[in-house]
Amino acid sequence: MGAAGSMPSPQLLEEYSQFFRLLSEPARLQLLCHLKQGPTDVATLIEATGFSQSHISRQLGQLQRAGLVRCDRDGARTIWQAEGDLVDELCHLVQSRLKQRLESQLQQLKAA
Amino acid sequence: MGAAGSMPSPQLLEEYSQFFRLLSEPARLQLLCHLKQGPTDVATLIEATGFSQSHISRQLGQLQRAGLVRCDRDGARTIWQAEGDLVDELCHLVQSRLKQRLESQLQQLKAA
DNA sequence: CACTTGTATGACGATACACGCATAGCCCCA
DNA sequence: TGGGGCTATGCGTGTATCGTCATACAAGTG
Repeated sequence: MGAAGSMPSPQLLEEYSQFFRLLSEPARLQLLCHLKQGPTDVATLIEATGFSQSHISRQLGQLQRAGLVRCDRDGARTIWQAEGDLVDELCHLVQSRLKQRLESQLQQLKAA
Repeated sequence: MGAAGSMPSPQLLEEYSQFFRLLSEPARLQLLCHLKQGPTDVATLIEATGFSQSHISRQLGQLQRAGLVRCDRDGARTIWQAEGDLVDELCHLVQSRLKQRLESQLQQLKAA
């Protein structure tokens, strides 16, 4: 977002928000987490998450278009894997913030 | 999200996604950007964004509950300001990724 | 106390999207 | 080349959330 005086263009804001929207769904984060453990086929993802095949296919498609995930074909099967560490870094930052916020609230309660 | 072998709990995934959902709306990002420029009253935000007063009030409320924004009362008016640099850091990371991705696509085109 | 100004909230229509079901497409193998 | 498993997609439904209007609430001023 930059320093005072520089507003991002509406287009850029739109891109940011679209990206964050991808991560705003627990199902997609869950899939990303599973793929972080290593390349996985769809059957395993269905087993692990309980989601329908069609749902998983759609979510993986979205993640793929954003470049967060890639797939290699193994015969008829498709093997998916996470691509890059961006999501990890983002989640780490958010986690720090959540922790910091809870600790601050704890302090408030102690002081009261 | 951690290294291979550690899956975040569903609750944590839910918290992550809720946080990212906050940033998944251009209107809220826009408000955050304006508040980055410095403390601002609601009338100015209405002028700057064209949104209705009620909409702005709701969005600021959500951002406030997440601790991304705080307000001080100036008599009857309310002065809002951004709190913390988390969103800037997140956007910076995402922007790097977007750039990197576009450059990669450009390379693809050049090679073809 | 009325009145004006500024903010939060209930109600509501419109839209977006998560999910699942059914099915069409695709790829391998006999 | 036809059959069987795997994946993508059209469709329907339910739910959540945006964004507005109208209104209630709070706070300062004559």
